[in-house]
Amino acid sequence: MTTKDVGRAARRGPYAKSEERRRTILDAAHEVFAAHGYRGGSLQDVADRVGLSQTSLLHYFPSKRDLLMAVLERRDEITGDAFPDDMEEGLVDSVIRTALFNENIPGVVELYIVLCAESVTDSHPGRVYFTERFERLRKSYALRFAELAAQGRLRPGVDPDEAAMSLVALWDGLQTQWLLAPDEVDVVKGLRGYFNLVVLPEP
Amino acid sequence: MTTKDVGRAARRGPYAKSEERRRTILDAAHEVFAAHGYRGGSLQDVADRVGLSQTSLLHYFPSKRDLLMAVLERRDEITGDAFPDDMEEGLVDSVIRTALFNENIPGVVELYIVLCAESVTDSHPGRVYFTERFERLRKSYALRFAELAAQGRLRPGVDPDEAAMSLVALWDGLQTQWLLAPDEVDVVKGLRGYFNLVVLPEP
DNA sequence: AGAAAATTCGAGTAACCACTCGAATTTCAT
DNA sequence: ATGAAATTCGAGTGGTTACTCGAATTTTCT
Repeated sequence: MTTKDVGRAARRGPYAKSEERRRTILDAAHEVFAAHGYRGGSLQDVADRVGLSQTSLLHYFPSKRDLLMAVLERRDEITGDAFPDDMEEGLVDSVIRTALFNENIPGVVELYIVLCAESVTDSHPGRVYFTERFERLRKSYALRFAELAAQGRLRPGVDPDEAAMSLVALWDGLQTQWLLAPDEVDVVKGLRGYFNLVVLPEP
Repeated sequence: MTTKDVGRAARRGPYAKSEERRRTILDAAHEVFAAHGYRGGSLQDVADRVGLSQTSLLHYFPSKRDLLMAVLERRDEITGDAFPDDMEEGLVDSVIRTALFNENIPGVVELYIVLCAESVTDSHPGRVYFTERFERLRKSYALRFAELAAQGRLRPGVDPDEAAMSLVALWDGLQTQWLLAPDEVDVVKGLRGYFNLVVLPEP
C-alpha cells in the first residue's frame, strides 16, 4: 500500500492520457467560448469538437462554470499573464511585443474581449476573474509608470495610476475595434501613439 | 375611402396605446439585454416585466432579433447618438459632458458594453450596428481633431485619425473597467487626462 | 491474473428557448 | 351599432440546455 489505508479506499491518480484529454477539451472550449461567448456556447458543441460524449466531458469538468474557469486559467498560462513583471524588459517594449504577438492569435483576443464584457452581466462566473485581473494589471502598470517617473521619463503632470488605468482601457478598446474592423484599426499603432504622448525618450 | 381601395383591404393603423406599449417593451428589453446580454436574455423575461404574454410581445416585435435592433435604435435616440455633430460645442466639452451624464445611467452603459463585445461573436445580429457605429464615431471624431489641428490646438505629431480611434477605444475601455469597479475607476478623469495630453489649451 | 479505480457513454430529466397557430377579445372608423 | 382590423393569449412545437444515473468498458496497480 503506497497510500494511506484508511478503510480500503485505495485512491488512484488519473490515467496516462487524462491530462492530454483535459488540454484538448480546454482548447475546444476556448474556441467555443470565443465564438459564441459563455452563455451562447454549449457543452455539446465542445464535446463534439473533441469527439467525446457530453457525459464524458462532464467527467473532466463537472459543470460548465468549472470549464469556463479552467479555460480562463489556461488563458493565463498561454499568454504568460501570470508573470507580467519581467523587469528585464521595459514597460513599453513589453506591451508592444505582446500586442504584436496578439495580432497572430485573434481567437485568444476574441475570447478575452467577449468574456470580459459578458462578465459584467448578472451573476456571471467570470466576473471575479476579470475584476481581479483588472486590479492586478492596473497595479502592475502603475508600478512601471512610477518607475519611469522616477527616471524622469514620464511626462510631467501625468499620474502613474491614471496612466495605468488608461493604458489598460485603451488596449482593450483597441482590440475590440480591431476585432470588428481588422483592416481599419491598428492596435500597435494606437498603443505606440499613447506611449509617445506619455513617456519621454531616454536622455 | 381614405386609403387606396385595392380589393377591399382597408388597412388601419395601430391603436392608440400601441406606441406606448412598444416603448415600455423596449425599456424592459433594454434592461434584460443589459443584465443578461442578447443570448442570455429571454423574451419571456421581457414579457414578464411588461406584464404581457410572450405571444403578445411577439406581436409587436416578430422576432428576438427585431427586438434587439429596435433596442439599439432606441438607445441612439436616448443618448442623441444620431446627432454627435453639434458644432456649437467643442469636442472636449461634448465628450466630457456625455461621460458625466453616463455616470448616472449605468444601465445604458452596461447595455452598450455588453452587446458591443457580444456582437463580435459568430453571426450576432448586432454586429453590423456596432461596426458601423465605430466607423461613424471614428470619422466624426477625426474631423473634430482635424479642426483642432487646423487651429494649432493639437499636439504636434498627433494624427487626428489615430487620436479619434484611441479616444473611442479609451472611452469604451474605461467604461468596462468602471462597470466592474465603479469605486476605483473614473471614466471622466481618464478622458480628461487624454485630452490634456493631446489637445493644447487655447492661445 | 484479478480487482479497483478511471474513463466512457446511452438514456433520460426537467427546464427553458424562440416561435407558431387558432381563436377570443378589444378597439375604432364608418 | 357593426364589422373589420388590432391586440391578446393559451396551448402547443420542435429544439436545445446543463446535468444525472447506472452500467459497461478500459486502464493501471498489485
